[in-house]
Amino acid sequence: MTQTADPRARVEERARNKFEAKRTELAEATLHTLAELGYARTSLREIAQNSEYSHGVLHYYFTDKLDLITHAVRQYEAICVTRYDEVVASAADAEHLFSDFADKYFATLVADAGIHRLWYDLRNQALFDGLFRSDVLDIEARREDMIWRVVVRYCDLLGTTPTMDRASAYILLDGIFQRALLHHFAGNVDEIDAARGQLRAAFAMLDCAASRASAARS
Amino acid sequence: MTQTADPRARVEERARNKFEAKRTELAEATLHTLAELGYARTSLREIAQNSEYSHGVLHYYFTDKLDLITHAVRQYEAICVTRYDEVVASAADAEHLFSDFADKYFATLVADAGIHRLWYDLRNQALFDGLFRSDVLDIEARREDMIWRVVVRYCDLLGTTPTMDRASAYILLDGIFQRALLHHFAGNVDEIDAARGQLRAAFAMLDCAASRASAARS
DNA sequence: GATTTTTCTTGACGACTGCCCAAAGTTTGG
DNA sequence: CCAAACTTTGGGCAGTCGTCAAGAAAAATC
Repeated sequence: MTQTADPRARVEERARNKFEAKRTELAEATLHTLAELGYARTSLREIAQNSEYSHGVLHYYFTDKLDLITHAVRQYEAICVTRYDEVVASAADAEHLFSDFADKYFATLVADAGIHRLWYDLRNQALFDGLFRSDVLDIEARREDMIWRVVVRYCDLLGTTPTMDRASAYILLDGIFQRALLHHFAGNVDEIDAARGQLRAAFAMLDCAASRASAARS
Repeated sequence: MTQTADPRARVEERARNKFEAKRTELAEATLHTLAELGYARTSLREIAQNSEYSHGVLHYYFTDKLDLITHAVRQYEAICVTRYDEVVASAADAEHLFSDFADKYFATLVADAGIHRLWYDLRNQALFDGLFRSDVLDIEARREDMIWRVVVRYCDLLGTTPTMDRASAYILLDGIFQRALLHHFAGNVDEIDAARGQLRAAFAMLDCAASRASAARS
């Protein structure tokens, strides 16, 4: 199937794959560095130190610092926009969906705190740069989709439909996350507990009209 | 009243006032530069170029770059946490409060776009630095208060009480603003229109339980 | 196993950074 | 009007930055 008759072409493709593999490896180190230091303080030499190569190699695989970081950002996209898909797929009822979602939500808040602050940092850079802007808007839309899948499934299991629009739902759930992340780095554990309550309240608000209707019925 | 008998003390105070005045002047230039370039690309020489002095003067009035930026951030606080107070004070009924609020909201989105992205940039730096963290958390709390005054007054004029907690209300309204700001810089005018709808929906959600109750009553 | 090609290291470059300081300019007090 | 104090300038310092290129090392090819 994937086999090519021309051996020249096979060699070329293998070389290209190897090249691509090295690029992703270096992009991985870039993400690691960005998550640690933030965009403002991330230098190529620092990135190289987080890999097993010297700083010169970065210009062998990438034309630019911008090229490198753009590649890293695109790579980040893959891991960040499917985080809750399994939770959505395996939830039996609304209450379990919520609790599974909340568990994952606060687990990744702590476990992947570095990469999350990187995302918010990059999204913020888009306010100034215009370089990543289209990438950021694209990722933002995919994140919104991801959250929307959770919301729709949640309301589905409740037998209702969401009254909040996609954007507002994402803004609220992501905003709670962003604030909790700040308090996480500030060492404010009680504020993270507060975020649990906010998340619970947010889910109660998703089908606000439905509870209104059921209240009217009773 | 404010007059002092000792002329020595008067001279000293006048000198101190002059010194303070120059500090705020330079902090003003700093804010301007930060709003233009973002935290990552703001240098002391660039700040000085936005003032009418040379770069050396900055070290005469401030011990550090950190000292300067901290002072600028604190100065920003004053203008950012009272923006809607007049709207709250002068609103006759809930509908006017909302429309006045929305007008100011979208007006400052465009007019003060630079300073707003600066705020988000600084808040984000707090995820990495720890230097501004306490300042950022303080300003964030004051902004939450500002929004909460609007929310409470709005519900007050409706004869209800808010069901959303302070934090969630701020997160939602500020999140809508932040996203609209991004789309503003991206030149996406239709998305800003969408934000108007989101803001309207958010206000409808503030006293969700109240409308639930009124629905039950009918 | 030799040669060509690919991969990686190392050091240099010009530009920029925060910070410091001597000297010049300006204002103030006597 | 002079001297002292305050203010401002602009260049220098040590360091870091992105970028580049020459050459060593490794791998692939024949």
